[in-house]
Amino acid sequence: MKNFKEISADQGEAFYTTGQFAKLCGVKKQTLFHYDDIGLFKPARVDAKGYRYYAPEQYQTFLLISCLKEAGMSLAEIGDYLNELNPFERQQTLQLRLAAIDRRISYLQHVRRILASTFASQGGVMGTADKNSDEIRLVNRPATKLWATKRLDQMEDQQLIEAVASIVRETRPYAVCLASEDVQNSVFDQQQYLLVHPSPTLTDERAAELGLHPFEQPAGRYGVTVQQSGERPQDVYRRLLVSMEQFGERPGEFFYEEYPDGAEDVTNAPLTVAVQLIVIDPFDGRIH
Amino acid sequence: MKNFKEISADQGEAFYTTGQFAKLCGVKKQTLFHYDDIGLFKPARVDAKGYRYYAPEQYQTFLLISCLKEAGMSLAEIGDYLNELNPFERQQTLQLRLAAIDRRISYLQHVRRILASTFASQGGVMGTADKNSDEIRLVNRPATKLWATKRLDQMEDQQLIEAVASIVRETRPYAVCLASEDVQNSVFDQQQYLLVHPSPTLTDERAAELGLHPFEQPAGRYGVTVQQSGERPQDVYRRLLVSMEQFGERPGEFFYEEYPDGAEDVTNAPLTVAVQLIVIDPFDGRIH
DNA sequence: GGCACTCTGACGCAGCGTTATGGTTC
DNA sequence: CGAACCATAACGCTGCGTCAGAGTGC
Repeated sequence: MKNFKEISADQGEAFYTTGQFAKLCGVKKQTLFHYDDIGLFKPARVDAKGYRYYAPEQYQTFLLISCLKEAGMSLAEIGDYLNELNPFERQQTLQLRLAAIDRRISYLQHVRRILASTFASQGGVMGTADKNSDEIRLVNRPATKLWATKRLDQMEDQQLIEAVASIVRETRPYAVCLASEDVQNSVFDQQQYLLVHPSPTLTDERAAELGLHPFEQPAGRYGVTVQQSGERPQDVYRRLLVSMEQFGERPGEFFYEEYPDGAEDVTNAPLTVAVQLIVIDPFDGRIH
Repeated sequence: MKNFKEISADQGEAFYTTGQFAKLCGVKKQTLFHYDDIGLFKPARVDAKGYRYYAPEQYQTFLLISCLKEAGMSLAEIGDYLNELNPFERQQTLQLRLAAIDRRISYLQHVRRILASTFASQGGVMGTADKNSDEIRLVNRPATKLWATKRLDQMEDQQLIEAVASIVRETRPYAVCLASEDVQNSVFDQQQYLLVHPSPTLTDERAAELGLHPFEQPAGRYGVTVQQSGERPQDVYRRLLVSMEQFGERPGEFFYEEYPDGAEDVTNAPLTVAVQLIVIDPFDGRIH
């Protein structure tokens, strides 16, 4: 840990030179020069010859600055934040920035899915998780209000492109759904609707403009399964179908290929298929 | 949906003008001009007067370009990728970029935690999830190999700053741990070690330089609970302690304040506390 | 004829990185 | 005395944004 020499100053305090402090912060000296030049972040002391000296506590400030920068603030805005005395204003800025970083993460996850599907469509095989999870999971889900596009198979090429583009711009796809009938007939590529989550920016009016109509994913018990390594998409569906048959369950109207947003393991975004399960009671034939 | 007029060309195909295509892609015209100038992305046709016309299928290419840009590639690198004929090279580039985007997401989640703790330390209250999860969850965990810093309470201020800084630079903190004894005595701020996950860049040698030593989080049953909205950190610990008492469980050596990396709900990163549970059998007094 | 569109060309901007040149410390 | 620091000044770079000025499409 003897990377940094200490320089004793008048009060016995230790200081870092520009190079040492830059190393501590993991940036180049020029960054510190620049921040000094624009008055954003100045060294604790400057000696007669112009040498800069940074105090250890200044690390916290620098860390905050670089975090705010990552959160999308310009250096000027960060300066304003640091000079802001009103604690309420500060809190509000932080909250806005937390929201911004969340949007950014969510957007990058979306971008990741697009790249992953490009990768897969070129024959790439993802190293999937395989966390002993080749079984289906049973999940109770509440009814979920979504928006659906028009039927994908009834759209012209150009219409499809414009619909997808507007969704990519203004919201994020959540899932595509396939008719249970198709899936049971081993047709796994007949996507019917593209589903998107409601969002504040997606007003009823805007949805109408985009040709979206309300869609409710019904409440109930769902079977969910995740693509395993080496598994083709159709295998995932077949596995789900087999499990359902074993347990005497019938699918609801649709199968959903979902894009989980908060993937537990960021390095993997395998195909996830969910389907509502309708159990037929073997005694009285009633549906649960 | 009548945002875009169609222009019929010789073969009856529809084309977009620069402005229309820019709107479709959610960017400014200048971006398309720029990409044309540098030869990255050219319109399908250019008429005699220099007017650009883009074909609908070009949307896919533009989408790929903007995704690769978000994944951290320069426009020149993206150009090289698009001109690459070797499919193996292309796949490799995509895989590298997927890894890069994963690192980026992980880093942003890390930045988010820092900003959230700044927010909290200034008295901010996060809107937490409250998914009926005020109970403790019981989780079986395997033994996990980690690295630990020296004891935080035995470090000088400056040493502490340098240790934290090096972890922020080179790896990511995973958790801090508190002695069970302290927690049981209602001392909730006596953090003992900072724990980090192993990573490829963190060799034994580098760990030694950073003053890290191996730490094994033992296998066993853990109680995990998540901060609720309006709850102070000490309340989270107290809630966990109460639950444990009710079930006759004793804590292991440490309580862990964990930073979950793949938060299910990105908008919330509440405090998560985990502790190994050691159950004393009421009949024979043995420990499970 | 008006209005919204298109083009090219030139310069501006943030946030540093780079290079050049020269002084300082150990 | 040399290596390894420190400084300032000036220009370069990416990925566009922003005019200005002039030509089209309907």
